[in-house]
Amino acid sequence: MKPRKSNSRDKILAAAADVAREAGPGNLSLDAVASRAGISKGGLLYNFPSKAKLMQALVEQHLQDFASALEDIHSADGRKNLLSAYIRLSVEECQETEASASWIFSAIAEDPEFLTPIKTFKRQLFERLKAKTPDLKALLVTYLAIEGLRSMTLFEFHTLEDEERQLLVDSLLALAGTDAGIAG
Amino acid sequence: MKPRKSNSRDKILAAAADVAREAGPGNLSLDAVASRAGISKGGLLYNFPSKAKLMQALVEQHLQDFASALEDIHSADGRKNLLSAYIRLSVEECQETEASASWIFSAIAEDPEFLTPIKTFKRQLFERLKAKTPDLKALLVTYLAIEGLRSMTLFEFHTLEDEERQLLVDSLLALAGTDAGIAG
DNA sequence: TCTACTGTACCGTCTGGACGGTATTGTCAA
DNA sequence: TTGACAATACCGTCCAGACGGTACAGTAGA
Repeated sequence: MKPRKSNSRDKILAAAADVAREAGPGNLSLDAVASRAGISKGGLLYNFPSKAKLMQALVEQHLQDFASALEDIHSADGRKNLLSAYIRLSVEECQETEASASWIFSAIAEDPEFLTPIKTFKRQLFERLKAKTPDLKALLVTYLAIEGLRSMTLFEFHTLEDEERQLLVDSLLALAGTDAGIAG
Repeated sequence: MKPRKSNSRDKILAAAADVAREAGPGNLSLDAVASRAGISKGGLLYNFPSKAKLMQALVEQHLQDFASALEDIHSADGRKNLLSAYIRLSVEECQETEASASWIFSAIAEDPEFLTPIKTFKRQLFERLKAKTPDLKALLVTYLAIEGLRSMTLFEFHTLEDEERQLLVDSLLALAGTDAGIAG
């Protein structure tokens, strides 16, 4: 049927992320993506009929990858503590230097509406976390702190030293791992 | 002498922020800014000789405003607890709906280097906080959580309910206001 | 041969910014 | 006082380049 069906698709998606990172989020042009993916512009537009579709696919793939990675970790964990799994996955993701999802900035520049799937995904995940986490205070603080870590990674604010970062993660996991609330 | 010295400058800066918010971060064109500011494109380029200079001024003004607001709050507070002042200012800033510094996305799309002044500002502020906060764990968690709150505001992820938000802020201020660490 | 896909040539639009012009105000010698 | 000149602040026009997207011809596998 389709000999290398979505092989091109994946190549293009990866190329788009690469271009966004290397050329800057504002310079994500279809020409650049096509050349980076090793195909022609015509071929690119055959797979993604418009730039908007490409961005959309970028967002959706990212969300799917994250969701399945979360399920993996959570299952490998005995489905015991979702918050803990979420924290560990997020921290891990933030440490992969080559990830740097700066293509998000391209998507926002193109049209902020591209964030909508991310918003609903986050909201659903947060609801799930609320249902599974006894201590709401601890959930709020840790969830926001993880969001902060993600933000600092995205913007490349390298404010924390390695030890500080480790101390932070330990604190968050401690907050997530017990029923203990915040002292005071 | 100079009847309305650089009144235009401020008008232009405000117009740029407005355009970025209303037309989307990727549609911040000089024409749009000029028309929004009520001057011509020639006049705009007289005040800011290039788009890059305009972006730079936007970043610098934002930083100056934040720094002076922080000093005000901290002083009004008896210069007692810098972290607490920082938290309250940040939360307040995140609640101003019209602020929505989405011009930052325009700056990033233009050139990620525009973030450099923000990076050094944040780093210096964090160093100051470290020097003044006895409990490093509490500092790390609260600082990151505030960063997360800022991020969610910027991206307009309205994940938290009002009560949850209030509970979060209370928890953070409690962590910042005492020498208590994290339970466990 | 047909179909799924690729490559190329091209078009219309938008944008930054260079440039020349102009009105107003300030400066200063005579 | 006045007239020559200069600086400031701004306007309107024009243009080269980049970009998204289309049209269409080509090609290789089934």
